Amino acid sequence: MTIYNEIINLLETAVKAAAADFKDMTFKWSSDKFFLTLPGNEKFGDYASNIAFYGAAFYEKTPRELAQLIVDKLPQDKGLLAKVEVAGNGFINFFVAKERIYKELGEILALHGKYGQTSAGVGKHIQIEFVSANPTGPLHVGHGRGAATGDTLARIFKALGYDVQKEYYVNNIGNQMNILGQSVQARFAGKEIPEDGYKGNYIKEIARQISNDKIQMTNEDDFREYAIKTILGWIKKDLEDFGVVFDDWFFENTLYKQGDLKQILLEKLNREYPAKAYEADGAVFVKTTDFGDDKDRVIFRADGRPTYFASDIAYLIDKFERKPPLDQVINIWGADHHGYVPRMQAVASMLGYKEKLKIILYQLVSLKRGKETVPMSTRAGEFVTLRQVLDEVGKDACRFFFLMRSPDSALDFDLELAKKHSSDNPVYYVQYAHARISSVFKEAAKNGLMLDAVSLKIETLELLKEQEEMQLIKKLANFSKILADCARTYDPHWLTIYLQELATVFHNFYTRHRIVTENRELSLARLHLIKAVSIVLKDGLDLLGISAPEKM
RNA sequence: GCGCCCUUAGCUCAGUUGGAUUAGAGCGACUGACUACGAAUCAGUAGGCCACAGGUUCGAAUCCUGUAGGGCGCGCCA
Repeated sequence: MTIYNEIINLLETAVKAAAADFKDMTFKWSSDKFFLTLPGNEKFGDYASNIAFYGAAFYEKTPRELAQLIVDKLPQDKGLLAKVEVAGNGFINFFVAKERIYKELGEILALHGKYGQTSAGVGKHIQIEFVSANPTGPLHVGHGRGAATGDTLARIFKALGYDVQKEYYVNNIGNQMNILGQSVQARFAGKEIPEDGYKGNYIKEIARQISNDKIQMTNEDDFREYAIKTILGWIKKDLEDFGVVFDDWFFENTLYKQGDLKQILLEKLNREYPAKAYEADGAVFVKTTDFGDDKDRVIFRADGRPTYFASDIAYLIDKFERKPPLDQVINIWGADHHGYVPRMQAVASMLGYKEKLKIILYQLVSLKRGKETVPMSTRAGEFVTLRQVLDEVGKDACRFFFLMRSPDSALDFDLELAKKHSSDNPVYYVQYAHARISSVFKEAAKNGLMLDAVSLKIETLELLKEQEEMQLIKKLANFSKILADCARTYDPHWLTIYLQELATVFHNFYTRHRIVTENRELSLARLHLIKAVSIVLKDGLDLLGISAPEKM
């Protein structure tokens, strides 16, 4: 178990014991109040809790008094805590015992690539649907942010024991697809592309392919299907080169193969909550206003054709009827789709899936070259593709930049900075720490210093007494809390920040203390320490989908 | 007009479930540090009425209300 969880367990025991001393037990400590913060200031200990602030008013105590009562009930665990203090207005500060810190280092080395993983999600099934761009053109940079976010969240959830399935939803029918087919057909025939058609160069490319390969086209449908297939191929390739591989590709048209979708939806929407779908003016509406939407939404037009929303509802139902049942369905959308959130949630609510559907929005990406903004306009057809950025800055920098910021904040992606192979560039900063460690091991090997099970003794690790060494181990020990934070907030950027901080603590240690020295035992201890650093760096970078080079 | 997101140092941003006399990084500016493991590094200095005004709280950059500014979205389009 992690140091963090061990302390939480002690704390919960103590709080319950303290509460039992009061006659009135009506105050309930909610479980989300049991968390520890990592104080920036050393004098506040390694972990701190503000739990005493919550019950204080109820028990008519000051937070300080209550904190003391809780601390008095803390089970003694000398191997875990060296000191516990009540401080400030009522904080409880925990100072972790050195022995426990060495033990943690031993665990990192023993668990290797499995360190930081937990069983928090064992037995739970999560599905993440992301990117899902229409196959009407190549992916652009914005899709890249969604791809990086979804893929990394999937990797993190997997590390926490969840069963994760990544899915891409393909809109392969409907008006836009017809327009795509018509656009390609027009190009092929050397005619003008229709007014509302797709005019990008890639349309020409597809038309050229058709004539070069002498593919037989009998009607518009053939052009459409060929275009979709070709573009999907590009998308798949772009994603692969970006490190993203989907488990499943779900095609919209399959929703219409199970029968009359109108009848199916009417039946399902009206089964448990009667009259959630109704007909008016010849069209079919869903009563999303019952669940917070601004207006009811049409799912079948007066002429009988389904809207996009009809497919989306059918798709949502499909997901929730799968076996084994999904515990959570995550959708990752660009913020430009946020207007769609209320109606989706309304439908989830009326079908009883409200708690299980999580929609994550990420803000838009603007590309820069230094100070210059790179113009992007979908309307004018001049958008920068993911492929272009990938070719220019590489996968590692690209993913890192997308994952550096919280999805909530708009992202300025500076191509010039991402391309720089220098310290300005945070990707290289983290990777450099990893490469540097590899190179120290080469140096150590020259001096006959090798790490093995024999050299990994607790007495050896106990030689690590310097402040920078202790800081480094403590930083490493927070890895799994960081992963849990990413999962709880559905936000991978905590990990990106953490890796930069870990690299900083390592570089600082490195410049202050020599690793390979005459002192053989100390050298071995420090080699174990930096081995642990490289393990966590590698694991963290893996989760971000970024390489951890041995040299660069 | 309505809704969602945002506004923190010259620039790009952290500050997650409210917390602890000094609100943190990086870049840029200025000072220093390699005759032993990679200076793609490290240490330090300067730089901020946390957009503005109220409110809730023992405590607010964080929550609520309003104002200003920016982005996005509001179709029987996708």
